[in-house]
Amino acid sequence: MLPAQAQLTELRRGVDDILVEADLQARLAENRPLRIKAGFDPTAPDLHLGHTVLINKLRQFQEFGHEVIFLIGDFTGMIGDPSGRSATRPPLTPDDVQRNAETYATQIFRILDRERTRIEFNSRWMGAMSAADLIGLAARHTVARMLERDDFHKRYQAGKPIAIHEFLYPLVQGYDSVALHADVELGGTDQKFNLLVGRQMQQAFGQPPQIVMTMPLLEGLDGVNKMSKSLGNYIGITDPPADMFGKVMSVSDELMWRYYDLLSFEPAAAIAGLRQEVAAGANPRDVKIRLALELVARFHGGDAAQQAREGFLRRFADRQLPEEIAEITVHARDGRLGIAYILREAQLVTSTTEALRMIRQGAVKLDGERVEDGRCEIPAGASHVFQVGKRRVARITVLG
RNA sequence: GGAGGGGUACCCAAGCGGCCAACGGGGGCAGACUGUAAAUCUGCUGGUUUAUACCUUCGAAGGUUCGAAUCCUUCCCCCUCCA
Repeated sequence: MLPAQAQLTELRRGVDDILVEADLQARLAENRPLRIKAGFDPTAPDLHLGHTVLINKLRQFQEFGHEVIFLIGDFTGMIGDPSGRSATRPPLTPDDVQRNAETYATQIFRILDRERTRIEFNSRWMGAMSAADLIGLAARHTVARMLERDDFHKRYQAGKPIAIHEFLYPLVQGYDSVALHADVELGGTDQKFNLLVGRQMQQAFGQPPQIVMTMPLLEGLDGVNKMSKSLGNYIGITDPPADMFGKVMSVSDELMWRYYDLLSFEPAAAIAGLRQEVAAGANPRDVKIRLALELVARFHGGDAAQQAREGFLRRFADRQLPEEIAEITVHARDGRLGIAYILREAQLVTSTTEALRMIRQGAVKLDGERVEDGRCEIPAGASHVFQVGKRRVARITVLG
């Protein structure tokens, strides 16, 4: 294994915080494979680039010979939702959890080394815990300390509800570290509190406390909120190449640099060079294309990345139609069909009202010609390319 | 258990008998512009084939009224303080 100091230098890159760094160095110096824990919510099996910030770091640990424990929080998932924000989310069934876990596995092994990864479920030990055991766990923490957690504190101050079971999640997560004898736990910066509870729990159970490593949260496409599926501002790692490319391109020029810092594998010096070029007048679009290429290639290969690039330029820089256009058929009434109906049937809009609105706004094109008249009708048998805005396109055939 | 405050469209938030399909902001969509699905500006943002119209919507169900998001009753949910 590499000397502890050399490992530490690399591991520090891109990290938000290490608690406690001296402990990590000492642990690395033991010169044995460490158990690196990272927990995942079983409800969201579609990983996005925000998750990969952390997964990339896990991979780095593996490259140094350590073991990654990919922990799926199925026990907590089966109880219900921890965030309080979407309290109505239905609890997952064991079947759901199993299916999600498999989806996770296929996704994370695009990045992680299968040989050095262990997938665990916390129901294995939590499911066996008695009510008395759970209360025993709860006795190791106080309400005041729970309220130190930022989101609890804010919600409490703001008069927003906090359900009691939400207090149990940090405890359960902390106990997971005990059950797994974790040496290091990774999480987002928003997880810092929970990760620290893990240290405390381990000490309460006579184990040396894990080292906590927090990774920055990646902002979503809006540049404001963190990337999350529920906000719809994410780039999924299974997104098709064209989508992934386009989404990267839709990021603001400013946010692009954040993505470079957290997602690119390019050396820090190279990124600094790009910044200088843009400051000197280079087109940020080209720098963004470079990032989009790197990321699409990572998940889909270099050829797909090049194709996505060409498709994007043709479509948005040259304003051409995409290479592949969805083929849709709709049925005429009385030998014809009004355009608003056609657009709705083809699901280019959600209602005829929206269709009329789009036409009024000049967003609808028929074979490249702007449609002015909302009443225009297409005879049965005809086939045309319809566009709504720049991104919705379909070749629609009207059947008799 | 007691007292008070509150539940409005995707989110936040006004409205408190008719001028309300409901101010404003965010988000989203569209148009213009452009070096990009960047930035900026403008418009739109329940539904019904385009409608000074009709239908559905302001926690739920009833009621008062010519007329209710707005008043009354009951119920459900949330918050605060006291115990």
